[in-house]
Amino acid sequence: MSENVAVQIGEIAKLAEVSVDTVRYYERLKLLPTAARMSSGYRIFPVETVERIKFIKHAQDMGLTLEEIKQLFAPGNGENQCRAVSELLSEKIVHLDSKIKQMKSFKEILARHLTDCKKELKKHGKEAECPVLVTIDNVK
Amino acid sequence: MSENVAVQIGEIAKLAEVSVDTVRYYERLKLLPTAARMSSGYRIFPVETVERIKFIKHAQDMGLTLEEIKQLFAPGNGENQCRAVSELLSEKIVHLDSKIKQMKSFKEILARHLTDCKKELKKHGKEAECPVLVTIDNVK
DNA sequence: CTTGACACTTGAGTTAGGTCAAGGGTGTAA
DNA sequence: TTACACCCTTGACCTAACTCAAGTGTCAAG
Repeated sequence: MSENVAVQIGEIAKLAEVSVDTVRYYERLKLLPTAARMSSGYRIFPVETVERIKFIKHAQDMGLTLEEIKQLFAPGNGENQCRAVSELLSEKIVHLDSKIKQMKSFKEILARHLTDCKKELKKHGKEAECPVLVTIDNVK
Repeated sequence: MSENVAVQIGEIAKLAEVSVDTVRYYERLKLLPTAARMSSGYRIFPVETVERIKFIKHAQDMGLTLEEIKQLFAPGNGENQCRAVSELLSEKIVHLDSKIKQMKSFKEILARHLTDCKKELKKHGKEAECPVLVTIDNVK
């Protein structure tokens, strides 16, 4: 049914925008299924590997470690996988959610500092003693 | 005016919930102003240092590196600090904002997987072939 | 005046997540 | 048949952010 396209490591790396070293590294860590080999010993990957790597990179950007990402792929091996995946996902979602909230409030803090800063700038021009430094940096 | 309370490193560490090693490390990296010393050579810090360390930890949780955090404290030393701080802050805010958006959409992705997963679970019970693994992990 | 908790320094070790180098095969095109 | 780009492995190296170990000094309590 599917095209079943297979590709060498260099191509995979290029498409996924990572280095070949990284691909091999991920394979070692079992983040990718062990690649098949040609008679020469060259690895061959299904093209879908590209999507997988992109997913990994994306998840990593979201603050997940490779170890956590690995668990998303290979939970409670054996029976009952679906339940294990569900649990992991719920957990991650909750975690992401609280992270998002934290980021918002931190953004507010920075934004408040920014306003103070601009106000001072308007009042005193470039020689202004920055009020942000006075607040954050009140440790003489 | 202020109480001007000074504290040893162990106390600072306890209050800020980090190790003494971490405090010394931060001092070395200039994330904290160089501590004063008692005649014995022991460091003494103003109590406000605790807040500073907590700010650092918070910022770090938000994905800033120590190097970036340091810049927040000590931008363009000399003239025109206020302007430099403003710029840095705006930049960080924009960055945080896009990160927040990314996290939201990633959360959606995970949530969608979760729904699929639960649906399958309802249909086929524990022996279900997890559809998430089939999607994410479509790399046979 | 000794014991125990705490402090100091220097320098090495650790973990995560890669990245690079050496030394060597493979495959295709001129 | 040689040139060149690509692949292989092993193992060392790198950065960030700590963390630990060794050897030594300080100080308050008993």
